[in-house]
Amino acid sequence: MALLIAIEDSHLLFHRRFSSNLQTLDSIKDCIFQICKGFFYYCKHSTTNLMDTRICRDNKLFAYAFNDLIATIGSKYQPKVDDWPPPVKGSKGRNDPEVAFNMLDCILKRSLERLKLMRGTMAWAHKVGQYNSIMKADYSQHVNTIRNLSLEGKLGVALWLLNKMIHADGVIPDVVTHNHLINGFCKVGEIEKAEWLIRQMTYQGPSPNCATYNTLMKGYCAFIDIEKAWDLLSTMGDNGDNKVKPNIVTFNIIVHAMCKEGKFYDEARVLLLRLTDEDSEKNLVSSTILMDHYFKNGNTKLALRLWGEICKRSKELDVVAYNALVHGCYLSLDVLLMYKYVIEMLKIGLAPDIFTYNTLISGLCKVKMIDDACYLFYIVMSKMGVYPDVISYSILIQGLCKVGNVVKAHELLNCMLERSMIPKPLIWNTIIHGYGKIGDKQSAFHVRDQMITYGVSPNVFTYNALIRMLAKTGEIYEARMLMKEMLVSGPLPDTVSYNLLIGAESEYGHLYSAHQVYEDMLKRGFHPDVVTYTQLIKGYCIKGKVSEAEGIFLTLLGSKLVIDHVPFQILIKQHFKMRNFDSAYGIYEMWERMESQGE
DNA sequence: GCCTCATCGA
Repeated sequence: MALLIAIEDSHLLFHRRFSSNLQTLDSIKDCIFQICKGFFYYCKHSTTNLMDTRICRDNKLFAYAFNDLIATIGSKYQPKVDDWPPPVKGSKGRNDPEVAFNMLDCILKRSLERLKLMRGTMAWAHKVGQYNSIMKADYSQHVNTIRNLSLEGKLGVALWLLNKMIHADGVIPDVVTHNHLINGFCKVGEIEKAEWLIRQMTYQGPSPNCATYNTLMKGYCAFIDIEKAWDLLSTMGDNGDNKVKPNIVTFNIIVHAMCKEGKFYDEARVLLLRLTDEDSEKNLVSSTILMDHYFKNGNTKLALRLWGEICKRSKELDVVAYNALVHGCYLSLDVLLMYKYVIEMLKIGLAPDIFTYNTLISGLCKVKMIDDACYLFYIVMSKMGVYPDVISYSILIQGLCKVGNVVKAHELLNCMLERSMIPKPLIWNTIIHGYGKIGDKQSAFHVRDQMITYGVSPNVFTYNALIRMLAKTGEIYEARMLMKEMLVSGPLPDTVSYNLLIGAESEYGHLYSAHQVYEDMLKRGFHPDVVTYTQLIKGYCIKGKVSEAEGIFLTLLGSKLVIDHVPFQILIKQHFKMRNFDSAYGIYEMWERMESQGE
């Protein structure tokens, strides 16, 4: 326990120093070292079998990981490291140093990645500080600036700088810089600008390369259609002197787009399989696309078989492939299998990332294992140096609401807001709905007001959640007022809003009002559905007006709507209540006839 | 070097 706290402390210290921007490189290295050391001791001395591993082959990897660590951190710590005791022989994996080091490696890699990112950010901030003297900056600085601006989506400035370089300085940036800009435009859907830039490239250089066309192709798939991407495939580089040959990435883009659209042409499958056979090492991506496609279409068996093949032929698997696999297990709600593969990742030294954790947490929430989900969210993620993002919070909030713990969900929402994460209306609505379900009207409206304060506009789902709550508590006047508010200032109600209000009016015997709402609905061009009619039928039945109810029922039968068992059930019940057994049987027969027709 | 695969969802 003390060790765990020590790890946590050094970890926290690391992040505090990290975020203060005042730290020296050595102090960061020291922190990383302390965290790794702490983690190693934890794995080694832990009495529980953390990884459930039975592998304890030899100490080579141990030494390798060590050297790796030292090489990265610096020789300064060599003597300290030498003091560490050797791994226990014959420990049968209980405190497996290999596993410990794979995990340690994960943490280290991640920390170093962050360090790199921070350095980049600091360098960039430095550049901005000298913005006034940018005119004096040399070619490589300009080019770096264009790349950074493109990555940040500041495309206007990036394009300005590119044009300035070409026209004022008389130098033409290289193809990679151009590609960065094209990528920026394609990501936000400004395809014409990307096309224009490529035309300019073919005209004045540098010649577009395969990555240029691949980028444009992805833009076509995302914002236009696959056909356009196919066209590009056949005309790639036709304008220039040298025709550009498509590569594996090109095909992956197209195949992926087809999978996403739900189309999977035979030719694509054949193409992909052929590519996968030809160069197995490079085509982990292709296989991942294919496996993901199988999983998403419910073909779990085929997907798992493919995974087996991937494992056999790929020397190195990546996090994305595992994430697709874990998501596949998520789709079949197999939590145990999800855990199994995540542990496998750790064993081979792949650090689960935010995608992995979000998928895991989501799966746990879906099967209502909310405590496990919280444990991952609060304890494991921060220990592994992966921090929850908007999606992690959203998943857990929805999970908590699902099991009725709306108070904790609201607390979590407040945590998000403190961290300047403003979730989409969906999350606010989930909490409002949660409060509505337990009848906490005050809190529901409080959250509604809170969302407005944070600049998130309530949508039709927000209003529906509130109307549902008011209908349940019988506060029909307030529900009507909300409907009025929607009609006056938006968002416009939908069929569900009308159904909720009609249902409430019917439930409390306000048949006239219910009918008025129904008329209003028709007048404004909203389409009633089977629920609308069922609510009206129910209203008439409650009042004992069965013939009027049957009138509505006939209207329902005359419509082209697909009818479920509910209106039949209501009418049969009512007839029984009034001892009209023949009529009840008549309706029952009608229902049976309809059921058999449906088959 | 730049371009390919993965997460939540009323």
